[in-house]
This record gives sequence, C-alpha cells and structure tokens, in this order.
Amino acid sequence: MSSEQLKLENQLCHRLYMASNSIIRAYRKPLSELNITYPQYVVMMALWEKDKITIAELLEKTLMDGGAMTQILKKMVDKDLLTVIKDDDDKRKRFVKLSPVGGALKAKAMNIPNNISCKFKSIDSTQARQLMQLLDLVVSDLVD
Amino acid sequence: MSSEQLKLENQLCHRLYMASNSIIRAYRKPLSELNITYPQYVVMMALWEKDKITIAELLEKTLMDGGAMTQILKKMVDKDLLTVIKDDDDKRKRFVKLSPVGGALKAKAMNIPNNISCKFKSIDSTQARQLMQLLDLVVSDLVD
DNA sequence: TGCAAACACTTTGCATGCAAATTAAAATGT
DNA sequence: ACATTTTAATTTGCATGCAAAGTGTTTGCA
Repeated sequence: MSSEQLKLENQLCHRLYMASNSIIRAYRKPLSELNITYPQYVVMMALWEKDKITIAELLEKTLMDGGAMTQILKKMVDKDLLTVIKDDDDKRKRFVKLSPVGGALKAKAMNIPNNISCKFKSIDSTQARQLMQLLDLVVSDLVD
Repeated sequence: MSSEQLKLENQLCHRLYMASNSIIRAYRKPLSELNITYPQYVVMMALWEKDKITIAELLEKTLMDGGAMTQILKKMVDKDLLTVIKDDDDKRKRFVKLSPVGGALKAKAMNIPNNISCKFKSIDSTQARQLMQLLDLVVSDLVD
C-alpha cells in the first residue's frame, strides 16, 4: 500500500470532479441566456425528449436527487417552464408537463450543444464517444 | 441541426455529471469514518503530498473554487486538521499547514483508494488510465 | 513619490447534492 | 377488513460551487 494512490494526479475521482465542474461551468453562460441553470437544463432536455412523465421517471432518466428535484421543479414552475399535475389514478404520483413557454424554449436551446462542443479543441468525436462509453461503465458500477 | 444532440444519452456533460456525482457519493461512507467530506479530502490529499503551501497553490492544485475554499478551510481548522498562517513577507498570502492530527489522518486514509477501486467491476486498469487521459483533455480544453 | 492596476483572499447570495426524517397513499399479507 | 410494508414526494439541515462585490497589500509606472 503505497501513498502513490493518495496523490491527486492518480485519482480518477478528482479528474471526474474537475471535468464535471469545468464543463458545467462552461454551460453557465449560454444557459443564462435562457435564464436556466444546468440542472434545470437537464430537466428540460428530459422533457423535450418525452413530455408528461412522472417525477420518478424524471429522476430515473436524469439520475438527479429527489430532494433537489422538488426544489428545482418549484423554481421552474415559477418561471412558467412547466406544470406539475397530480395523477388521479395514483395520488402519490405527479406528472411533469412542459408549458408552451417551456416547449418553445427548445428552439433557443438547439445551438447550445454545438456551442459547447466547439470548446473541445483536443478531443475528436471518436474520443468523445469512447469517453462516454467509459463513463457509462463508471456509472453502471456505482449506481444501485 | 437535429434535436438528437439535445438528447441526454448523447451528452458528454450529463455523463460527467452523473459519473462525478456517483463517485463522490461512493466516497461519502468511507470518508464519514474520518469525519471529512470529499472536498475536504481533496484538500487533505493536496497537503499530504506537499505541506505548508499557500491557498493560491492549493487552489491551483485542486482546481477548487476560492470562495468555497475559504469556508472549507475554516471548518477544517475547527476540526484541528490544519492551521492557516499569515506570510510575513507578503501579507496578502496565507500558508496552509497540516496539524499533527491532520498528518496522522493519512494513515487512516491509506485504505480508501483500494476501497473505492473495488467497486469498479467492469473497468480494468488500462481503461482507467485511458479514462483519466481523456478527462485531462476535457479539463485542459475548458480551464483558463 | 504617488497612484492606478493587479493580486490574494474573504464575504455574500443563490442553487444545488445528499442523507435522514416526514407525509400521504397504495400494495401486501394474514 | 386491518395492520404492516413499500412507494412517491416533500421537507430539513448541512456542505459545497460559483459569480460578484469587498478588503487589504503589493506592484508597476509615470
């Protein structure tokens, strides 16, 4: 057991921590033009893919925290991006549904992915794909 | 410009977001036995590598936020893990120095890296190395 | 020498991420 | 039917991450 493993430069976690913070920070400026934060953008992307899903489905798809989701949805309702509707069949559940404003915001968001990918000067699409596959392995090993 | 790019499954950022959150969550239990959080652990690792460095050096090494660092160091001082000392040569600077308690904590932390790497059933050391290299490219493209 | 600009932090306000406790409702077992 | 357990969300308390403003200090330069 050497102390090499305790060096930051050898830690996968520290790399992920820096990379995640860095890229979310990069989204901050383009997203501020839509008046949303990164986690709110994640919720929007999930809903643009499939609208009117339960909060549980939203959590499964985004892997976000439930407690945080409640607060985030509340703010998004205040901004008139979506509505939360009770399910009459199962009164524990709630559906999240885009508002017209929320639906229309997709058009404005369309240029964000390109905007961000332009920043990656040293990563080609093959490497990006490879990176995503490796990250999927990380997540699958840690979740559940 | 297709809307494919707005799908969560095609987003590098969402992968990083999930992976970073997942792995930091995995550190939570082992670190709670040392009574520290993940960012505090990062500070400790930096200091175990090189003790008595300025806050600016600590920020450069860890890539953490300056405002957060002030708060984190305050809590670590309260826990007697380290001390913050004014630099007489340049009164703007402050050195961060491990306390005896903080130095001794390294022995208890030695088993954490293995503890965590055991969770990665589907990633071998070659893939881990490759992943770290790709993450370094991401960070280098985004920082500065 | 004098002073604006740069530097090293600190402070403040807002938005999460997370664990743990709580609430309400549906599913299960007897 | 009725109590127990599970499920779906919300609430609460604490610890960041980050932008922006504020405080001293030190530099750079005219």
